[in-house]
Order: sequence, then C-alpha cells, then structure tokens
Amino acid sequence: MSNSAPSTPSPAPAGSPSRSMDAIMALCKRRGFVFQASDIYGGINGFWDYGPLGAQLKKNLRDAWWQDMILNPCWGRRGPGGQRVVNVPLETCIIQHPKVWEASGHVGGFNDPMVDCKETKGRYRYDHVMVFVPESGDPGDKPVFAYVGDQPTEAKQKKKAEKTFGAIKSVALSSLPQPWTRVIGPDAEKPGTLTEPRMFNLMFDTIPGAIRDEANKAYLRPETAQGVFLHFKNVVDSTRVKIPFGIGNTGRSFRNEVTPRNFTFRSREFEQAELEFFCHPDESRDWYVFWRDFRMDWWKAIGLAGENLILREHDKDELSHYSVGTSDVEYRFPFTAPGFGELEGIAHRGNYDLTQHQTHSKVKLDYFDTTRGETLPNGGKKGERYMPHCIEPAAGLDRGALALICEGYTVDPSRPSPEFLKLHPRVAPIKAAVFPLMDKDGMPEVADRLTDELFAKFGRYGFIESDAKQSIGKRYARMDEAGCPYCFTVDGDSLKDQTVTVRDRDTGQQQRLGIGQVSGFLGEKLGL
RNA sequence: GCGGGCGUAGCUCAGUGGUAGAGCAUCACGUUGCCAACGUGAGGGUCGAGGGUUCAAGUCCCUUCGCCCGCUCCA
Repeated sequence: MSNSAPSTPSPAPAGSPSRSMDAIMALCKRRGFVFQASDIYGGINGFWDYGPLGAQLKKNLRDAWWQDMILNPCWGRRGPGGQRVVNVPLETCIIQHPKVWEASGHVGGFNDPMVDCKETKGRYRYDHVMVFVPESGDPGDKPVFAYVGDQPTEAKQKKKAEKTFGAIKSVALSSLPQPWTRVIGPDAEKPGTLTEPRMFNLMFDTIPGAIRDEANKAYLRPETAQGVFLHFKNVVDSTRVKIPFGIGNTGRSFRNEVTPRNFTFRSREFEQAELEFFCHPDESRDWYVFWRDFRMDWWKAIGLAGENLILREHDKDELSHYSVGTSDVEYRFPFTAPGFGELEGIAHRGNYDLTQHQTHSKVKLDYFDTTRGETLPNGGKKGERYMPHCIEPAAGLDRGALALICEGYTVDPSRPSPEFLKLHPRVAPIKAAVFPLMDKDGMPEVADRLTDELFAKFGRYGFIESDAKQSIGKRYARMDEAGCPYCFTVDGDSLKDQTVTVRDRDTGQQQRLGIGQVSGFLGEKLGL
C-alpha cells in the first residue's frame, strides 16, 4: 500500500461492501468522471462517455503511456542487450481496407453465424455443417450425423450413418428443423448438443461512399495493432529505425461485444494504447520478458501498487496457435473479485501478422538486418533477411482509468469526509486547489495570486481549482472526492508572514509552507 | 442470447389506485476563522420511454430502453 501512516486504515479490500461498484459508479457520475452515453435518451448499451474529470484522468493516463513508451521509453531502462529502447509513434485510421481484417483473421472467425457444440465446446460455421440422413429423409427416432466437409469428421460420421441407416444422403444442417435434438455434432457422442446458429458480429461495419452498396462494406477496427503492421515497411523506410524497435499506436477501437457488462470494463467502443515491438526471432523471448516486466512495473508506478494487481502468464493451451507466450496484467476489480480482469495483454505474436499481411497484400514485409550475418573483408556485415517477430503490449486505457478509480476509491469512516479518491498525483485530473479560508480580509486576493502562479506552472498538466464559497471542510471534502492530492489554504496568518497551509489528501494532515515554496513543493510531488 | 432484480429531484430513498414527498447535495444572503458547521431562503420532477385498463395510474396490465447480478460468450 502506498500509505503507511498508522492513523490511516488500509483501503477496503476488493469486493467488500465499502468498495462496491455501485458506490464507485455513483461517485463517477456525481463528480463527472463517467456518464452514460446518450444519457438523456435513456443511454445506449455498451457505450460510456467521460465527464470533465474523467476526460482529464484518461488524458493523463494516455499521456503517461505516451511519455513512458514513446518519448522516454521505459524511463531509460535498458533492453536485454543493454541497448536504449527505441519506439516511434504512429496514428492510423479506424477504417482500413476490408482485406486487412481478412488477413488478420478477424473476418473469417467472427462474421458468420456459428453453431456451438455444448458437449465438445467446438464451434462450427453454420453454413459449413452438413448432416448425413437416411436416403428416405426420415430418420424416425434415430439420431442423424453432422459433419464438416473435407474434415476427418466426415468419414467418421459417414461410417456411423451408414451403419445406422444403410443408404444415406447429405443435407445442410440449415435444412433441418430446429431444435436439433436428434443431431449428433461432428465431434460429439450424444445427440442434441448443437446450439441454435448465432451471429458473432465482433466487428461493426459501415459503408464508406455516398451510395450504399454492400460490396463497399468496411469495418471499424477491433484493434489498433493492425494499423501498425500495415505501415511496418513505411516506418522502416522513413525513420532510420533499426530492429529492435517498436511502433506505438493509440486510439479508439470497436467490438460488438455480445454482453457489454461491468460499467466501462467491456464497452463496445474503447481506447487502446498498443505497442508493436519488432525484433529478431532469436531475441524475441528476451524482449517478451522485458516488456512483460516493464508493463507490470509501469502500472504499479501510476498507482496500482497494491495486491489488487497481478501478472498472469497464460497457460500453454490458452495461447493462440502462433503465440510463444502471453501474459496479462490483471486488476482485481470489485466486480471480478476475488478474480481479476485484464488491463493489458503482453503477447508474443511471432511473425504471424507480418506474414499474413505479406501473403494477402503480396507486398514483401521482411527486414534486411545489416548488423547480422558473416563479417565481410571490409569489416561490414553480410546482412540477414528475416521476418521480424513481434511483442505486443496492448493496454486498454478505459480499463486502466477504471482500475485507477477503483484502486483509489477509499472509505474511511473515521474521516470527516469518509469517501475519497486516492489517485496518484501524476494521473489526478485536479493537481491542486487553492482556498482562501474566508472570502474576505484580503485572503481572496492572496489566493488569486497563488492560483495564477500555479496555473502558469502546472495548468498544462491538469486542473488547478480555486473555491472561496462555503465552509473549509466542505471544500476539502469535495477535493477529496475528486482525487485532488493537495489543497493550499490562505488564512489570516498568510497576510502577515507569507505562508499558507498545505493539506495532504490521503492523511488529512497539514503543514505550513512559504507561499514562494508552493510551486517547488507541488512540482516535486507531481514528479515534474 | 437465457434467467432474476432494479428504474420516483443531482444522490440515497419513501410513497400498494385519490393534491408527488423526505434527507443529503446545489445556489443566494448572513453568521462562522482549518475539516461535508449553523440560520434564512431559492431552484430543481412530463415518477426511464410508449401504449392500455380506470372517473382517476408513480401504483394495475402490455411493450420497449437502460443498469445490476448469475449463466452463456469472450480465436
């Protein structure tokens, strides 16, 4: 825990009533972190908007990612070979050529009606499933045998069907009336295990161009990663980067989730921050470990330092067929407790994506590495041509913002303002507040001058608030709830000795500080 | 997609067929000189939406939208 002061109880454990999602969602709405999209029309399932504080919180999170991944990668931490880590940014469109998603595998797997087998957990394209039935067409009370053409199941099921019926014929599953209580799935033993066909529209589609023509259908991207692979060659040719290096891409992605659930956690429109890091196949495992460890450290550094954060290595059977390894940075959200929910996946993608796009686009995407190969008489290298491997740390910014809010949300009944948000100063949307203790006797003027100074120095990083109304306790409480880390208060003594009090959000404790020291104090606390 | 719960002021909720309410919050004025203080006052509602029954609907019925929980799904 970040706070070790004995007077401060540790945050309520995940899943306890005092850290309930209801309370967190209520605070999010009350203080303007998150609103439901199209609220006044009754909302729209799976879409959430950010209010003033939430928009700034998420921007701070995005900026932190950009700073620590692109501008000063890994805080200067050296790569596995002792080299400086080099990453460059890219910003690609939400809509790309439809073939991109065929190459990536997103179209083939998810755009057709599928039937699932409850027994084997197999999934089949509805229009590919055929069934062996007796020549007469009427099986009586006997089961019929489903199969998928050109697959091992065909011969197996044909044999069984012939044994049962003798003369058989083949019909489409779609020609049989539902429910298919008598159909034995391709790999199943018992009849009646196939579900009704279901559409899995993972991707939203749209039709660019003035004239609606289904032939022009395009998709809203389900991930930002593919935009990077498409420009791998352009980046190499235009920036003098040498492998190993990474390309970062942030932006909105869209997935037509079957069940949007859990506040902003599973939204249909969401923002990703993804890095595709390209390296030689032989070094890919080391880089995978490097990125996995750094990304975990990064989330800790912006405030998820508690036991609610874990790094989970995927089991072998969870991995995609092309992946050497995948880890998730996972957070114990109130709605997943005692389990965890994914914040970021760090995947070793091998050379799958570049290879796929090379095949589909017929454009060479391999890399000529002039630092490898045998040494030539002139001292240079002969070079080596290879398809780079890729490590992909892919973070969800909305999930990150939600985790920051959940982690920061604290209830301490012993405080005058029990409910408060312990946001790390780097991501807190409000960086500081300035209050005149009373709205008279020269205090507002001093407060105004200090406010101006803080705006000039820190306004570019977040909000600087000032408030002269109502009791001081109420103003502190408001700032606590909004996650503002420090409040500076001008009182009667300020006029005499040029000092103010600074109040720490997490402890409620105050100390006196010269007005001239305030900027230095705040800059240090904000890590600037 | 299936099952269950919920939807009344910004928030938490009361209101079981008969004039829409309370507390907190917000705003103003006054008091108060460091922790959601006190006093006085103000603003804020087509009771999620649409339809129906009824002399009369927040309340009963139907439909629909949204949120929450469980299952399902999540190469």
